[in-house]
Formats: sequence, structure tokens, C-alpha cells
Amino acid sequence: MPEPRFRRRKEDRPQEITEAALTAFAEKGYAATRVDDVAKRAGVSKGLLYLYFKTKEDLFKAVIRSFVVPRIDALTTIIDNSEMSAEEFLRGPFFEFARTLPGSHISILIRLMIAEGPKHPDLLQFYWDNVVSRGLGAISELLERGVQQGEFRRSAVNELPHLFAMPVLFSVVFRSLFEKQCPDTDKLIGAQLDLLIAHMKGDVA
Amino acid sequence: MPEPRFRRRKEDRPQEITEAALTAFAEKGYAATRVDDVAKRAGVSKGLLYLYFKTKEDLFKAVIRSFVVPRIDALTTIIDNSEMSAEEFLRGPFFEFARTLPGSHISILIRLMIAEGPKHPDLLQFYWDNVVSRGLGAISELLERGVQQGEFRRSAVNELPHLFAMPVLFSVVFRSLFEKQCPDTDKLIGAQLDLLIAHMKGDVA
Amino acid sequence: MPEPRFRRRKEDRPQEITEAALTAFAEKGYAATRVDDVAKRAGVSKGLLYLYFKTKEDLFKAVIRSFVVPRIDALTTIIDNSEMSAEEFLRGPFFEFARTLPGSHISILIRLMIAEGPKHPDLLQFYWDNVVSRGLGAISELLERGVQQGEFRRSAVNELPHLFAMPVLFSVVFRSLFEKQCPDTDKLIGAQLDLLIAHMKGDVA
Amino acid sequence: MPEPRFRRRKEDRPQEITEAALTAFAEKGYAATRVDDVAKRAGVSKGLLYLYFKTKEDLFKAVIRSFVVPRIDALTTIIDNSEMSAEEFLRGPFFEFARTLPGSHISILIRLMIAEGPKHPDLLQFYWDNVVSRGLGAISELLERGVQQGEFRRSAVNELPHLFAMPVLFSVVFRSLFEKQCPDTDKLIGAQLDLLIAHMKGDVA
DNA sequence: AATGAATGAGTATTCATTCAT
DNA sequence: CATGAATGAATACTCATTCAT
Repeated sequence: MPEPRFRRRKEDRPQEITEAALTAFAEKGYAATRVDDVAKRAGVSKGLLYLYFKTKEDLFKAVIRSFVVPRIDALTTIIDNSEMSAEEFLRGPFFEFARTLPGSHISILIRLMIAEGPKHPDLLQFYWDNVVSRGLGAISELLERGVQQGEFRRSAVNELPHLFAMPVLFSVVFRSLFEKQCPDTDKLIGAQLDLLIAHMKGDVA
Repeated sequence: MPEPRFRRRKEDRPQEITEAALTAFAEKGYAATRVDDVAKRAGVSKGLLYLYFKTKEDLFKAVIRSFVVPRIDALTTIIDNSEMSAEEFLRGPFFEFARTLPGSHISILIRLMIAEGPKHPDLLQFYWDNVVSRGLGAISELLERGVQQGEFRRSAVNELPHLFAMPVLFSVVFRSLFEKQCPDTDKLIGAQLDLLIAHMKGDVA
Repeated sequence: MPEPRFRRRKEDRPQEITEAALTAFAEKGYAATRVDDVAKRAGVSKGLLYLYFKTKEDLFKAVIRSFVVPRIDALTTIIDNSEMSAEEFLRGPFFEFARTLPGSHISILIRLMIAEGPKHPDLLQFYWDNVVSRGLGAISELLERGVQQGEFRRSAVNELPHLFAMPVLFSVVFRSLFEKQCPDTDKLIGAQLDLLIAHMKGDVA
Repeated sequence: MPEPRFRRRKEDRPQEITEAALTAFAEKGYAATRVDDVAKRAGVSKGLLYLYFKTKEDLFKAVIRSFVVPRIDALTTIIDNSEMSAEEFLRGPFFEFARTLPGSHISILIRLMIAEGPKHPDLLQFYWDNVVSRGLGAISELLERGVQQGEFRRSAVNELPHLFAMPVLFSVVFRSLFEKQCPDTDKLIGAQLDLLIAHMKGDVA
């Protein structure tokens, strides 16, 4: 009996398609990715793809939405729910997050955001609201908690959570461009964390 | 028939074209820039443009080559020739360089490199050899000099000149994406420098 | 499980669909009308529509068939059954028919026939046989009756019932294209009738 | 020596293309005509066609503009410049014009206008201003001249030049739809002219 | 009978690149 | 050298039609 030409799987389709798109975008970049190709990878006709995503741009946005946001969610959830000290969190889950990000699929999405962002202002806004702003906010909150609990002293760093995000972005970009010549990004991220934590604790760094 | 008042010099043509291209790429990005448009901006016919640059990709590479490298040259030249202490250099010319970069045209080129780089491995190699590697090397050298002269202590940071480059890349990317919500990048760069210098000097940060 | 309050009758379906199609075609024209849209207007699934009409073209033909023919029927029935004199008929029911046609839905169908006709020769044949030929025949017959009864004289006009149809077609087309600049079509149709009747009666027009 | 792949004929291209388009539109109608096909007929690449006409719609408009307007010009020029009496003009040049139109290419354009007009309001306006309004105006003027010179009496017909245009439009439409069953359109047009002229002259028609 | 998810052929339009002049 | 007319491959998107459910 031959494979049925049709499978009715309304529920699964969107995710099947965004997954295929993620891979395709990751390999070729946005502009060079053919809608045809995404459909083929998803094992779906082009027409069906357009049933779920009005345009290629739409598809791109959906990819960003569905793969990046959950990562941030995971991080903020831990901050909110755990009993860890700030340092424990930074050296534990945060370091783990920062360390693994540059090698993951998400890393490629971040490069895509940098590349394509300026052409999609609404996506940029979405990304700011749901990813960047929340991520920075979570760090700020964490530092504040550290200060409240006498773990950290207050300093200019409290206003600059970006200092914690910096090595992550740097590693993402660096590894995606100069894979070969890239330093051990773990070391880089670790070094920055050491610097910052020593500073916050008032130690000689 | 009157002699044309200005006759364009053959020798200037390539630069006129790369300048036009820089502006165009900066405005629209690589893919969305039309060769036609670059030619028009340069006041040159499309055919002539193709006489100097075999392909659009070629033109892109030429743009990167001619505008980014000189900036790095300027910086390394100062390091090599000046009598400043390491800290003076970092707080002086380096800070100035880092502070102005994110708002300049070069900033856009860096974003373009991030976006288009992976499609042009040879360009990436060129960029590594002539910009990144030399930039990081210059910082390493500077730190080493600081150590030699008793200004700095030796630490893990000596092996990670990236820590000095990080805030620059971060600011470039951040400002080009989130102009509105962007923090004062001067402050960010300054804070990182403070952290690093305090650490190198062994101060309580 | 409650019985649905209204259960659509199978027998009514085709007409409900052609009615929806008429409206849709009238609004958008044949090519721009989506089968999807017709189905939605008819409150029916696309699949069911295709159960009744094999193709979109089929649907179009059905629309023409079901809405135009009855109009002609109505007219010929009056001719055949009434006791009116020819002039009474022309100035009465015929004028009424001619006057109201250009503003009705049928008018749009006629425009569609003009537009799409050449692509559907069989439809054209059907239209000729059932509408045009019968309409012209009815007029011829009427004129003949007028001659037989001494009401009209015989002239070249007897062979050209088209002269009576002309202002109707003209008004239909004119109003559908130049609604704004259109003359009072009643006056136009009336004037042509006056001309023709005066001629047939041998009056000075 | 092989045919050169390029011919530089900037001046001739637009007309070569509109001519090809006229034929194609005439054969297939607007929607069914492929831009590809027009280009092929014109012996030109698709790209070049788009150099001269921004869109398919643009091309269509150009076709209407370039082939219909001159015909009207020819007619009005005769009215304005000739010394003929009104009747001479009507039975001479006007009849000739009306007689030949339904078999000409223009006839097909008129059908296209009827079919596509409502989708292109600006084209419709152009057509009204440059063709219909001027054509009707010319007839009105002619009738008025006839009245002034004692050739015609004044009547309701003076206000309805449409009565003269009617048989032309009717013949155009009729012949393009029912070529086979079409009456001798010359006879039809002649009969209407006879009716109208007799009426204007006050004769028993 | 009824649904609507799934198909895929079909087409307008763009743009880097070439080459006759 | 210089031009810009000419090329044609490449691609997002549509929609009539089908068919598993």
C-alpha cells in the first residue's frame, strides 16, 4: 500500500515547519533560504506552508518567537523560583546558560536577528520586549537581591546588567564568524563573571 | 564644444565607487542594495562599475577592506609609537576609539560583516587577519608592556584581550538594533575599562 | 444532542451556491472571484461546492443559466399571452424590462458574458440559443403581429429587431463602465423606442 | 556571422512591444495573456519589457492609449476640418468609421475595456476623457452645426449623441461574441443612421 | 453527504551581469 | 574607456482542485 499523499495533521504542522525553517535559516541565512526548500524539509507542500504563514517574513518571525523566547523563560523562571544566592545563580545556571548558548541553534538565530533585524522593526520590538528587556531585567533583579541580602555591594554595575550579557553576545558572534580562531568561550565568559562578581563582592579581583 | 570643467580622474574612480557603496550598504544592507543604485550614487555607469569590480560581492569586499583596516592601523600605530603608559593609552586613545566607533559608518560595516560574513569565507579570513587578529594582538602587546613596566600584574586577563573588545562589539550591535532603548554606551565601555584596569592594577575595583 | 433548528435542504443547495456566486462575480468579476469566497458566502464547504459544480467554469455557466434565462422567459410569456397591441407592449412591458435591466444584477452578468464569453464557446452557444435568439425572435414576432394587424407598416426594421435591443445593451455597458457620466438611460431607451415606433407607424418622428 | 544577441533599438521598442501586446490581448484576453508571451512575440526578453512598462497593467493601459485614441482623433479631425454637410459626414466618413470598426483590432480593445475597465478606474477615466467624451462631443457638435445651417431640426436627439454611437458598440460586441450568427452589421448601422437622419430632417422615416 | 487540509502547477516581477555601440 | 540597453535565471506567492477523514 503506497504512502498516502495526504496526512491530516493540523496540530503538528506549524511546529514541523518552524523547525525546518530554523535549520534552513541557520544554514543559509534569511535571504538565501528558499521557501520551497523549507517546505521540502518539512515534508510539506509550499501551499500548505503558506496556509500557516502568510509570508516568508512571517515564518521568520515565528521561528524567532518559538525558539528564542522559551530559553529566556527558562532562565527567568529559575531566578524567580530558586533559593540560591546571587553568586550561586550566576556561577550555576547563568553560567551554564551563557556557556551553552554560543554553540546552540539559538546562537544562529541571534546572528540572524542582528543581520535581518533592522528590516523588521516590529520583530525587533518583539525581541526587545520578550527577550532582551526581560533578560536584562532578570539580571538587574538578581543583583538587587544580592545587594538586599548583603551579598553584594551597590555600584555602577547595578545599573549595567549589560556587562553580564556582553560576553554572551560576543561569544555568539565570535564563534559564528571565526569558529576556528575563536578562544575558549567558556573561559571568556568565566573570566568576565569572575571580574564582575569580585567587584560586586568588594574583593581584590 | 566646451571642455568639461571637471574631468574625473581615473585613479579616483574606485574610491568614489566604494564610498557610494558604503553609504548604500549602510542604508539598505547588502542584499537590498542595488548595483544600479551604487553606480548612480557614484555618478558612474553600471558598466564602468563592473570594470573595477567583477561582482557585487567583490565590491562588498572592497568596501570592507578600504574602510575598516585604516581604523585599526591608526590604533596600532599609536600603541607602537607613543610613550604613554598602558592605562593612559586605554583611558585615552583606546577609549576614544571605542566610544566613537558605535556611532560611525564603520559600525554598520561590522554589522554587515556579522550578517554576510559566513557567506564569504575569504573575506572573513581577510578580516580576521587584518582587523581582528591585529586589534587583539595590539591589546595583548599593550597589556604585556604594562606588566613589564610594573604597571599591571599578570593574570588570566592577559590571555583574553577579548575582554577589552567585548564592550565595543556589544555597543555596535546594540546601538544598531535598539537605538531607542540603548544605554549610554560610553558608560558601558567606561565601566568595563574601569573593571579591567582595577583588576590589572590589583585594586579593589 | 439538540436537533439543529434549521437543516438546510439538499435541494436548495445548488441555488444557494449560484446566488452566492452571482454576488461574488458581480463584485469582483470572474477571474478575481475565489471559489473559497463563493463557498463561504453560501455557507458551504469548498468540497461540497465541488460536489455540485465540477469546476469554477461550470459554476459560472450555471449562474448565467439560472439568472438570465428566466428574465427572457418572462418577457416572451407576456408577448405570447397578452392581448396588447404591439405599441402597448413596447411602451409597456418591454420598456419596463429595458429600463430596469441596466441597474439590475443581470446587467453585471451581461458584462461578464462580454468579458468571458469568447473563452467559453459552449456557454456562448447556450446564451445565443436561450437568450439572444429567443429575445430577438420575440421582438420579430411582435413586429410581425403589428404588421398583420395593420398597426405597423412593413420596412427594413422588421428584419432588424436588433434595433430594439441596441439601447438596452448600450445602457448596460455604459452604466457599468461610466456610472458617473452616464446619461439618463431611460431617456435614451425611450428616444430609441419613439424613433422606431414612429417609423413603424409611418409618422413623422 | 551569427545574429547578434543584442540589438539596440531604444526608440522602436515600446511600439514593438505594444503591438505584440495588442495581438496577445486580442487573442487571449487580459488575464490569460502571459507577459512572457508578449515578450516572446515582440522578440524581446521579459526583462526589457519591464524596463519600458512597470507592470502588466501598465502595458495594458499603454496598448489602449496608443491604439484607440488615434482613431478618434482621425474622426474629429475630419469633422473639424471638412466642409461637408452633416448628412454627408454621417453617411460618408462616420458610416465608414462605424462600418469598419467592428471588424478591426480596435474592436477587441473595446471588448477588453468592457471586461477589464472596472478594475482600472484611472484607465476608465482616461478612456472617457480621450475617447468617449470626445467622440460624443464631436457628434453633438456636428448635429448642432446641422441645425444651425438649417439642415436638421432641433429635437431630443440633439441631446443624445449616444443614439449614433449605439449601433457601433452593439456591432462591436455582437460580432465579437456571435460572429457566426451576427447580422450584417453594415445594414444595422445603416438602418439606424437612416432612422436618425430622417428624424432630424423631419422626413417620414 | 460534508469537510477543509493539502497539493502543486502556474506567473509576475526583480536584478546581477553582459556586451554592442 | 564608457555607456545603458538587453538578458534570463531565479523566486515568492496564489488558487483551482483533490481526497483522507
